[in-house]
Formats: sequence, structure tokens, C-alpha cells
Amino acid sequence: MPTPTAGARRRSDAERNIARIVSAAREALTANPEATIDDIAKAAGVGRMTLYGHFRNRAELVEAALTEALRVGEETLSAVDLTGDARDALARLLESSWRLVAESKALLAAAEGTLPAGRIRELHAAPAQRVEDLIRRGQADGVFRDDLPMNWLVGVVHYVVHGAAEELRAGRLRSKDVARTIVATAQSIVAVPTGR
Amino acid sequence: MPTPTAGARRRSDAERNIARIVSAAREALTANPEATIDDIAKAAGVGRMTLYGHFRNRAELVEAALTEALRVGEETLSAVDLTGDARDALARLLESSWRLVAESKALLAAAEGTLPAGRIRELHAAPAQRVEDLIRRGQADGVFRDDLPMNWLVGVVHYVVHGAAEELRAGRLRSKDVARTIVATAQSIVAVPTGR
DNA sequence: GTTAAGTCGTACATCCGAGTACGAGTTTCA
DNA sequence: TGAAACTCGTACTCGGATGTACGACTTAAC
Repeated sequence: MPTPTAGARRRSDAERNIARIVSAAREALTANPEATIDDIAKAAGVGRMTLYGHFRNRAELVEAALTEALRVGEETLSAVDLTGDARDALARLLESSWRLVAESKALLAAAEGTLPAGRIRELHAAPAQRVEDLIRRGQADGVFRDDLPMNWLVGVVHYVVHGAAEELRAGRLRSKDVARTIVATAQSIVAVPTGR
Repeated sequence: MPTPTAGARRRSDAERNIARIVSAAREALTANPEATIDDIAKAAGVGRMTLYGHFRNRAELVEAALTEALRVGEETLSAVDLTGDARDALARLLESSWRLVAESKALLAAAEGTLPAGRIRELHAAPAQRVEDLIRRGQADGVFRDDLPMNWLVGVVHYVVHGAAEELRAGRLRSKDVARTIVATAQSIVAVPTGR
């Protein structure tokens, strides 16, 4: 955020513009991680100089956009019921979050260039943890495999989601099939493998 | 290639330098899709001007590197025995090609920016076709699922390979586990799903 | 050993985006 | 309504990459 100083009383229009800018940054960077500062300012309906009035540099802006996206994501995720059969819980989690995860991809790519690597992992440790916990529970219940590294199982679910989003974007997967495809694929991956 | 003209008699040192440049481009762009022309020239042990003597611009160089990579890949792939049980064939295919596929990722990313999209798909239609044929055969034999779009099955195998390579790069997957992890994951994905 | 081909440094023209400086105009807020 | 906060255009500087021009040097090829 622009002014980390505590008692930051801002004028209402400034507040509104900041919100617009962050939102525009999130959208623009999601569509194209290399979006220009100028692109973002235009998308926010604001002059470039106004933007610089609130964010010292690109890094600050990217961080704000990423933080915002993760906050929204966290809200959505925390509303998902993860009790009951772990396989069903995974389906519910994916159905309600695949869009968010997919959108965060480009944003992450934008952050990759400007933010320190540690800061990035730090920011999205929470959502990853949620998936890990669920998988761990599924393993304890005997419905998920444990012959592959946990890191991998968590990671591959992400890759599947990103992949599906990419296929959708490229027109090789129909919009209505995405959720079903992701769920079926992820479930197959984490399920206890059948011995042929 | 630099001179598409037919009777291009080149001096031997030029020939050697071109080979070095293409090879260096392949390596440099694999490590970093945004590698500079200058980086590549240096890596090839050649002056920037020499490079420009053989490749008019970045696009031409990227295309040469990509073509070269695909040619090598095609060679390796065509040596794999794809007969017998489709599940085993898939394992063999992945074991001998995952490195190549992973390396091609960054190269593809580099091409994405400079080459027309059509040219790219055209260049790597052949390898994708090989995977598709194998999956189709597995389906005919009843060992692979057919409840998901073919495009997706082909695509997701790529995403798994790229993902594993990324995890390896990030130090979250050990080198010796990569092949096994990829094979196990891919087999789980394409296998006929068990009805719980 | 001559000659054409190829090498490659220096220097330059361009383009593009980030970030800075200035300053006049506009809006909020008390 | 007056002052501070904010907006935002113009016009820079700066750095980095691409591609071009020139020209002297070196090397392969016959």
C-alpha cells in the first residue's frame, strides 16, 4: 500500500482512485503480466502521474495487486466446506477456486520479475497449505495415495488447473467442460493407484 | 536459417559458427527465454556482429533454435518403441523424453513473443501427434480412459512434465524422483478411472 | 599468395518503458 | 470559502535492447 504510515487520513477521491488502480492492475496483469504502468493507469481511468502519486514504483503496484488477489482468493476458499469424504471435498475446493487459481498465474508471473522470490512464496503459502492439509487428511483416511512426494501432489494440482485454464484460453477446451475436467483429472492423480 | 538461397556455399568457419550460435541460442533461451542477442553471441564465443551476419534478427535466430531443438527431439522420440501395452509404452516415451519436453518450454516461451502463433503450432504438431496416437491406441485397447477430451489428455501430459521440471528446478523434487513421478502421475491420469 | 568471405569492435540511431520534475488546475473537507 | 490534498499533462532523464553502418583485420579456399 502507498502510505504505510499509521495515521494516513486520505481524501475520499484518492481512496477511490487507489482502489481503482489496484483493481485495474489486477485485471491488466492477469491478462498480460507485462502490462505497462501506463496501460494500467489508462485502464483505471487515471493519469500515469496519479498512479505514481500512490505507488512509488512498479514493484509496489504489483505487490498490491497480488495481495488483493490473494485476499479475495482466501475469502472464497475459506468458505468452502472441506469436511466429509476428502475426494468430494477436493472436488468442491477445485470447483470454487479454479478460476481464481488460474487468474493468479499471470499475476504470479508478473510478480516473479519484480518481487523477491521469498515474498511471493510467503504470500501464497496459505492457499497451498489448505490443499496440503486436505491431501494429508485424504491420505490418513486411506483414499489418497502416499507414494509420491507431498510437494508434488500439491504442485501438480496447481499445474492441472493452470493447464486447463490455458487450454480454455486457447480454445481447445470448452468452457462448460473445464470444471469437470479439472476435477476428474485431479481426483485421478491423488487417488490410490490401482495395481493394474 | 540465414541463407535460404539454394546454392549457398559457405566457408567452413562460417558453418561452424552458425552451428555454435544455434546451439548457444538453444541453451541460453532454454535457461532464460529473454536472453539477449548479446548474451547468446557471448555464449557462442562470437561477436554480436558475426551473429547478425548470419541471422537478420531475433526472430530468425529463435526460429532456428526452436527448429533445432525439435529436430533433436524428433530424433530421440522416433527411437522409442511404442509397441506392446500402451501403459508401458507411455512410460517409455516419458522416460526418454521428459527432459527434452521440459527444456522446450522456455524455448517455446521465447518463440511465443517473436514468432507468429501459427508457425509455433506447426513446428510442434509432430511430437504432439505421437502422444495422441499412443493415447488413441490405449483407448482402443481399453486401458486408457475416453471420458475426457483427447486434446486435454495430450495437453495435460505436457503440463505434468513441465510442472515436474519446474519443481525440480525449484528444488522441491529430487532429481532421481522426477522420471518415476512423471510416469506415475501420467499413468494415473490416462488410466480408466475406477468407479470408487 | 591472392582474393573473397567472414569476423568483430566501435559507434550510432531508435525504440520503449520506468521513474522524476514541474506546475497549473481541480476537488475534498473543515 | 480557503487551504491542503490530489490530479494529471508535458517534458524531461536514464537504462537497456535491437538493429545498422563502417572499416580494419583474419582466415579459408583455390
